[in-house]
Amino acid sequence: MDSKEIFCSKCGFVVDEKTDDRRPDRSFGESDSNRSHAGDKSSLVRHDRGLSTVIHSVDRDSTGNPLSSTMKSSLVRLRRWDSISRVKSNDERNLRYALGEILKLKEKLSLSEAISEKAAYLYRKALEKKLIRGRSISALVAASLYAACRASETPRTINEVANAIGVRRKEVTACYRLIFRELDLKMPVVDTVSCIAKIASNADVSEKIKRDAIKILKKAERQHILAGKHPMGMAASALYLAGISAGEIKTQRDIADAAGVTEVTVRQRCKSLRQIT
DNA sequence: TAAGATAAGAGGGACAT
DNA sequence: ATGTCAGTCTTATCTTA
Repeated sequence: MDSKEIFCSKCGFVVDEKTDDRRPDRSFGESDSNRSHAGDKSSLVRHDRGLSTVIHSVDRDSTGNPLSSTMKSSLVRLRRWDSISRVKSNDERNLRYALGEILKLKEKLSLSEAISEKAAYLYRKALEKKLIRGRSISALVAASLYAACRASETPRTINEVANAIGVRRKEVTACYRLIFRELDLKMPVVDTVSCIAKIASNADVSEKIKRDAIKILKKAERQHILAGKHPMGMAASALYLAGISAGEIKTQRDIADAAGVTEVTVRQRCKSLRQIT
């Protein structure tokens, strides 16, 4: 379990990411042979990957002298072309909007930079494959972001993502399945242990119970009763049962709410878990 | 009041037609 | 393409302790 973020174990707020940019900065001065890192890191979240050239509007040349009138008029032409070509196709307009949405969601869900980059990458691929046709941008954004979370083993539910962007869950799941299939995504199996961590932080459960719950899940895994079940539901039930045997009672309601599933689901999973303990 | 039981319904995968 | 089937999860309601 190596999620790329450092977060508060109580509330899940992302404090920092483990992605430092430690490459040397611009180094023209001493040795011209090493120009490896001039300029900003190129980012997938910028629609032009942050590689655009800006034609400044001050009419001076690089040494600060005023320009001749012929140079001025050709600059005006250049600027016009530049502004026209910057956002030219529909796809780029689409991308610009989508990437903005990704950044908004990243803030709302306190996700790491690495994840928004991944989501942006997925969205680009989806766009290339013409998968947006007939679907809303928002739904595809949500799906990309959710996929990025899954890929990074950062537990966020489809519901959370869908609510944050205001799209019906149904559409997000449909888009997620679509990009999953079309882009040949490989997802790591959902780690029930990290589900435990998330629920525990939501429901304020002690360390001991967390450990007990993990033991229960390991046992269940060996007996293959986890397959096909909602991982959050399984984790919630394990936590609930662990709480009971340790005397620290949490109600089904509390646990179910913390896990984002219903009490009934918790009860169903409890039935199968009780059979193996 | 919490926990358990039960029923109806939604949404999607597998498989056949 | 469309329909059916088994299985899962949700919502709602009722009963039990």
